[in-house]
Formats: sequence, structure tokens, C-alpha cells
Amino acid sequence: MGENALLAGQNAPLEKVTHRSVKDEVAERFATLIASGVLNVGDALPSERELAATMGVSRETIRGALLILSTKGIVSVVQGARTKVVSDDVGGLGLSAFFSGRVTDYALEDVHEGRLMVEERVARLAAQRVDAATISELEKLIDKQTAAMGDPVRFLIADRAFHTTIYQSCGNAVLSDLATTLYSYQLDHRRRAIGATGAIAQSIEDHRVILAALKAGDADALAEGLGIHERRIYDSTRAVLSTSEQKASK
Amino acid sequence: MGENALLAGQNAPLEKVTHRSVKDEVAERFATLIASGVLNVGDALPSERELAATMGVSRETIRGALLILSTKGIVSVVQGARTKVVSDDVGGLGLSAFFSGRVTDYALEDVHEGRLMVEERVARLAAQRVDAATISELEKLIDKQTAAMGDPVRFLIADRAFHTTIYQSCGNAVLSDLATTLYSYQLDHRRRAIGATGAIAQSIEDHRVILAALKAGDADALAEGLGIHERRIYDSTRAVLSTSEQKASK
DNA sequence: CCAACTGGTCCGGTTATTAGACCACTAGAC
DNA sequence: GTCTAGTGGTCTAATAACCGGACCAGTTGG
Repeated sequence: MGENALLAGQNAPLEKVTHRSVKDEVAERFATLIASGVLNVGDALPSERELAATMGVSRETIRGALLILSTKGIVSVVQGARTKVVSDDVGGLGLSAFFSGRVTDYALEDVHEGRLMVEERVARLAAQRVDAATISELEKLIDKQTAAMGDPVRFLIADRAFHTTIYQSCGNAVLSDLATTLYSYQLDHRRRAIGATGAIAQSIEDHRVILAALKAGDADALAEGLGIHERRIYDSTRAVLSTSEQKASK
Repeated sequence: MGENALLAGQNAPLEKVTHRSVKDEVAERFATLIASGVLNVGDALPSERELAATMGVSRETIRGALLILSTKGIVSVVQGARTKVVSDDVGGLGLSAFFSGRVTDYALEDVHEGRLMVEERVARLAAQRVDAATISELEKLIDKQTAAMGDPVRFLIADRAFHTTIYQSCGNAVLSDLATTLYSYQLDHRRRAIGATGAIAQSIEDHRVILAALKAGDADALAEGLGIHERRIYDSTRAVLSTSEQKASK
């Protein structure tokens, strides 16, 4: 891939890094506890020293987070007295991150099962909601895949674009992002598996079946097609892992 | 809740804050691109100045991230020449965060739909895999909920424990964490909705139905019970949001 | 050979975070 | 009312991370 493709254009992989300070993250933790009712109005917080020890940050950082909250009228901080919750209106503060586990924190089987479930749902919605422009885009991506028969890397680029385009057409951002994340999990192993003889051809064939079902608006066929495809990917991923484990154990 | 419960014990809400630097995050971004095949061995990266501009960080930060990668033998950095990928073995580097969107980034309808889907799957697995100890724990939590009839906060604490205990019993960490995250999304609104007359009683009744289905190992009844419960929550959450919007628009 | 572009180094600055010490206030026990 | 333990408040010194910019030295392609 030319380096310009990394920097700009549709689905450019490199984006701005948005970074939150530790203080901000601690403030959000408190806000989440208040929003969820774990802490409520009138409750006293543990002392700053205890919070610092428990959360593994400095007392200064805790104080900074509490300053954020007291500025918004959520907690009351008084010298000598315990800090207290005085309002449960945490509006304006982001709640804690949605789901911040690392991809590698989960077992392959769990991810596989999750992906099957999400993709089936995505498939059914996409079959109902896909438009002609998306169908056309997917056709072009199949052509790109065919052109990349002998080039696993270029194939995977088109593969990813193919899958994420379908995910996005389901019309539900939560499901689309979930599906994309679960898809991405297997990319590392996938790249090694795709080198096997006939693997690319098989994937392209699967993709043709998927696209045909989408064009027909056939939700059952689409869900089945994606399911078969995903199981094949799962099997080849396991084979790669098994080979790596055998090598690692020698 | 006593503040000691925040600090220690089972399911203690306050945990250590693990914070990654911007440099670490950038290094992981590169590692993910390499693992996924977007970048492969032999590819030259964009220049440090271009990367800095695109990712919105300083050139120094980019250089630090590349130092991490060159130390691991993943990229080759040579004065005057373009930085190149020399290995795709990114083992040891965490891939980018699983799914780092904020809860509040998604439409309520999307989250609701996602939660319905995940909980149905979780329900079916839990019905098969739940053990006697978990059933006993859930019974105790129903008792706690009943005891909290006039206390919305205490009720929500037991409510949360009830749901997350079911999620954990499904045996799939991905699905369990997803379900927990989607559940948490509505907590802020839920707390306001739970104050409505009869809301707690209705929830407890729903929970009894859910527990009965779980005890019977009846996956269909469990999925249906959770679905009905979740739709009721969705409706009450929307009512709260609608009221808030009306107030905000005055 | 040369110019343009690259990485390498350095500087001055800001911000964030840390650990610790000490001061002043609060609240509960007596 | 007094006293003490525990609380928050302030300050210091230090380190780390990050930033923006300038300038030097090496590479590469024309």
C-alpha cells in the first residue's frame, strides 16, 4: 500500500489520537458510579488517600478529578470533612469507556461465538436496508479481490473493506462497530492463514455467495453465507494457532 | 453504601487505573496495522512529519513510538531513509483497544437493539450452563430487591448484581462483557425511571420470571423473559429522555 | 553531483503526575 | 467544651511526557 493511503482517503487507517489524562479518567469513574446509583446524593466518598491507594494514582490526581466534579456541582469538597455527593446530574461528563478490553484478552472461541451472533444480526438488518450504491461498491470490492489472487496483502485490504461495508449497511452503529471489532480480532492470524493454497479463492467464492444473497435481499441466505464463511475463517485461524503453539512448545 | 465497599471486596467498583501514554497508543496503532496486513514487510511508512500531522501528535511522540517498534525488530529506522517494516511479528504488543467508543456515543435505539440481541444469546447459553450456586445467588439477590422496595438506590445495586451474575454464567467472556456494557448504558436514565410508582415491583416480577426460567433450564422462556424485561426498560428510558428533552427545550 | 526529503539531535517550554511534608479544619468521642 | 484522629489544603522538588521549532547529517532519485 502506498503510504499516502495510510494518511488520507476513505477508511484511512490512521486517525487523530485522542488522549485523556489520568485525572479525566478518574473523574469519569466517579461520574459513572454516581450515574449508576452505586454512589448517591448524601454519600461520603472514601478519603483522598484511600482512593489514591486503591486506584493506584497520586493524591494530587484524585484531587484534580474531584475538582472537576466539584466545579460541576456534583460533589462537595470541604476542608476537614469527607467529600460528599451532592448531585447526581452528571450530564456533560462522559461515562466510562464503552468496552475497553483488549482484543487479545479474550479466547478465540468466545470471540468467534460473539462474531457469529453479531454478524447474523447484522446480516438480517443489512439484507433489509442495503442500497444500490453499497451493492455496487461491494461488487467492485469483489473485483479487487479477484485481481489480488496472488497477493495476500492486497486481498486482505479488499476483504476488510468488503466486510466493513456490509457491517455499515446494517444501519445500527453499535452492531456495526461490534462486528468490525470482532472481525479485526482475527486479522493477525488471518494473514498467515490466507497464504494457504486455495484460501483466497475460497474466500472470494464465499464473498460472491454473500453478495448474491444481499442483492436478493435474502436475509436467511445472507446470514447462512456469513456464518459458513466465518466458521471457515475460525477453522483456519485455529489451525494457525495450533501450528504456532506446536512451534512454541518445542 | 459504606465507602469501604467502594474500596475492596467482591466486584469492588473502584479499581486500579491503567494508563497508557500517547506514545504507547501510537505504537499499538502501528502494530495493529502491521498485524492486520494493512502494512507489511518491506513497506515504507509515511515520514515522521506526515504521521505527526495526521495523528495530531508531535514528531517526538511518533519517534518514541517508532523507537518502541524498532527495539522489537518490527521496523527499521535509518537516518535519511524512509522507515520500513521489517517484521510482522508484533507479539508482545497489545493490539489496539477492543472497542473504545463511549457509551454516550450511540443512539438509544442502537444500544437497545444490540442489548436485545446479546441478551438473547447470553440467555440461551446461561440456561444451559448455569449452576446451582449461581441460582442460589440469584435467589438471594431477588430477596435483596424485595427488601429494597422503597429504596431505589439499593434496588439498583441488587438489580445490577442480578443481571451481571446471569451474564457471567453464560460462559463466554466476550458476550458477558458486551452485555454488561450495554446494560450499563441505561443506568443513568434507569435511575430516574425506577422512581416511578410500581416500577420496582414490576422489575422484581420480571426478575422472578427470569429466574424461574433459568431454574427450569428453559432457554426459550429465559430469552423471552429477558426480552420483555429489556423492552420495558427501554420504554421507561425513552420516557425519561422524552421528559428531559421537553424540559430542555423550554 | 545535487537537491529534496528523510531521520537525528537539541533546546526551551508546558503540562501532568508523583511522593512527601506540613498546615488548618471537621467531626465524633468523652 | 475539649481533644484527638482523620480529613482536606497547600507547597516543594522531582520526573516524565509531550510539544513546537530549529538545525544537522544521511539517503535517494533525478
